[in-house]
Formats: sequence, C-alpha cells, structure tokens
Amino acid sequence: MARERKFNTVELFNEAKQLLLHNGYDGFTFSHLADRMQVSRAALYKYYENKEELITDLMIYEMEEFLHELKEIEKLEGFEKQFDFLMDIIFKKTEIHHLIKAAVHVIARLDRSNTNKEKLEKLPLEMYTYLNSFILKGKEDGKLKSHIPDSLIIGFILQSVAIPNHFRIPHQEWLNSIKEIIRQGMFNNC
Amino acid sequence: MARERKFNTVELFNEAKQLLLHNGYDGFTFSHLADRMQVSRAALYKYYENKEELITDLMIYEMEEFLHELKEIEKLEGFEKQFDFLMDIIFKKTEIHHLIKAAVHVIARLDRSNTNKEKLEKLPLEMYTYLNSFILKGKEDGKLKSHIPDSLIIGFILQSVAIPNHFRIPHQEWLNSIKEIIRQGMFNNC
DNA sequence: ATTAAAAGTTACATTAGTGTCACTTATATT
DNA sequence: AATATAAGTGACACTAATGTAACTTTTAAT
Repeated sequence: MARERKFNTVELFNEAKQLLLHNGYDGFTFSHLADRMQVSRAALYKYYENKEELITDLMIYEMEEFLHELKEIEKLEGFEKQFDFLMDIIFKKTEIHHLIKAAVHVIARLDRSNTNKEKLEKLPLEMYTYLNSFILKGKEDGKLKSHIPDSLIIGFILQSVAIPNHFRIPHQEWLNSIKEIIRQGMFNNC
Repeated sequence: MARERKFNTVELFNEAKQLLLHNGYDGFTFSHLADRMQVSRAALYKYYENKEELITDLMIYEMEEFLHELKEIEKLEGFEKQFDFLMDIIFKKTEIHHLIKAAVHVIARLDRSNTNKEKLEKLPLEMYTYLNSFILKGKEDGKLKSHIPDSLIIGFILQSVAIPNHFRIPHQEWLNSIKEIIRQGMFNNC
C-alpha cells in the first residue's frame, strides 16, 4: 500500500559512516546527510528521532559486523596464526577503530533515556572479552610476556592502526614493520 | 592611559586549552570561553578576530613551549638516556599529543588568508626534524632496527600516549610496560 | 580636572542547525 | 477505479553560536 522508499538502511548507514568519519560527531548533521541521500531532511525524522539515535544504531550495526568477522579467530589453530589474523582484520577495517573511539565519546553524552545506550555499552566489552581470551591463550602458551597488563596489549594492538602514515610507506611494508615492533620491539639488542 | 585588563594571555590560553581538550574543536566556543573567563564574549573579539585565530595562536604557543623542553634532549649523552627522556617528556605533557592531532585537523580547514597557517604548518615539521635526528643517532649507534621506517618509529612512540588506560593501571607500571614493548616487543621468544 | 585611549559591555543582525506538523504523493490491495 | 497507508516534502518556530557597532567605564598623563 505504501510508496516505494527512496533509500534503504544500508545505503543510509554507508553515507552516515562516511560523514561521521570525515566530519566527526559534531560535524555530522541531518541536513548534510539528507543532501547526500537526495532526500528531504524531514524524511530522516520518519526513521530516527534524532542524530543520536541514528548514530548509535549505526555503531551497533558496524560493531556487530566487526565482531562477527572477529569470531572467525576461534577457528584458527595456534597463537601466531591468530595474531596475524587479528592484525590483518584490524588493518582491513581501519574505520572500526575510529568508530569505536567515537562510540566512547558518544556513550559519554547519552542520557539513560536512550534505548540504545545499554546495547552500545556492552559491545566494546564483548570485543574486549574476545580479545582478552586471545591474550590469555598467548600468555598461557608462553608466547606473550605475562607481566604486561592485558589491557595494554589490546590497546597497543588496536592503537597501531591510528599511527598516521604521513610518508605513504606501502601498506605491506608498513603493516609488517608494525607487526615486528609489536612482536620484538624496535631495539636491536636482544 | 588604558583601563586595567581583566585577564592576561596566559590565563586565557590555559582556559582555552582545557576547553579545547575537553570539548574538541567544534565544542569550543567563544561564549563558553567568555563565561569561564568571567568576561563578556565581545571582549574576546578585541584580541582575536575569531576562534580560528585564537586556537592557532594557542597551538603555536603550546608547541613552541614543548619544542623548547624537547631541545634539552641534545644535552643528554647516549641513545638510551635520550629515549628515556623522550618517553618521560611525552607522558608528562600528554596534552601536547592531543593538541598536535587537533592541529593537523585545524590546519586542514584553514584558508591561506590565515597568517598563522604557515607558522603552524612548520612546527610539527620542526618537531619531526628533532625526533628524526634522534632516530638517526639510534640507528647509527646500532640501537634501533635500521629497516623500520623512521616515521613509523616516531609515530609509534608518539601514539603510545593515546592508549586509553581504562583499568587505571598505575602510571609508572603503565609507562614501564610501554617502554618495554617499544624496546623489546610483547612476545617472549627472542 | 580634563582627556585620550584602551578595556569592556549591551544589543542587534545573521547563520546554521534542530524538531514538528500539516500537507502531498505514490502504490498495493480491494 | 477507489482507498488506505506509508513515504516524502515544505514551512514554521526555536536554539545556539557568530561577528559587529555603538556605547560606557577605567585610568594614566597632561
């Protein structure tokens, strides 16, 4: 009975993600997004009460997708292979790191009235849990130094995607160097 | 002949820095700053044409101060001591890292009419030059792995302050672990 | 005491975004 | 063909920030 929709959720999320990564939370506006979707601003309000709701929905979608991919790590045998898989996936989906950072920022501002808040708060934790069991395995196998805090190990790995490659070092060389530093450090004497 | 000023530049910069680090570039407003300085908004326009000018002035001030402290690195003998000094100074002035990131963001938005643009663009370069000669020394001394790109080494060190310490690991333990990872990595097998 | 001039304030016009509501349009079902 | 209904639009009132201009206040020098 209804008229055909001019856009679907996936299209909207893709545009929204671009806008968010480009302009940041504050620079992200319904006006802007509506323009890009070739639709009136008011139309967006048919689906989302405000930008907070849209952004939290988007983040839940993105993080769930990432978690889904991350779960594949369980299928791999041995810590070394898991480590490589993790690094590759993080560098394949660089955006997720920025979105997670943005999420922390957004969560802080949400009031408890937002129905998404609970769900959104759980996801980074779920991710940490996954990574944590990976870290644990690494320590049990004697691969990872046991005296280094788990949260620092996770933080270091996740943070490494954010190092700006100002001089455009080729991707593979860059990634391999990062893996080496994480594994063995940047100092020679061993 | 003139009336006494209600605030000086240093006070203004301190408040501005807090605001900027807390609210980000977009959340930083003259209204807000004026409130905190207990002064009318229009008064700020007596000294700065707009927030862009204020923020670029602030960044130049902060980065020059940081560079000044960084120069002390030359007085130290030996790469190891210089490395420790660098890590300590970076973790003592955590803000500078966030300000530099913000600076990159601000520079991108500046139009060439802004008189500060040139000056602001030079400062990160000057910093990189300093750090670069330190890296070079490390490589020449055989301390640093020579096949790892200089810019990655610098990036890794600078980025390490941004790892969120969610679980409030005590500062010294946190810093020492970071130094260890940077030096020798997080893997056991050597 | 007068006065020049910088310091500061109040009030206004402008801009860009928000959220809402009455309205129009398209389309599948009857 | 008629109609119910979801999709979409245009116009309105509201808010928060910007930048400017006319103004008042303070104070050191004459």
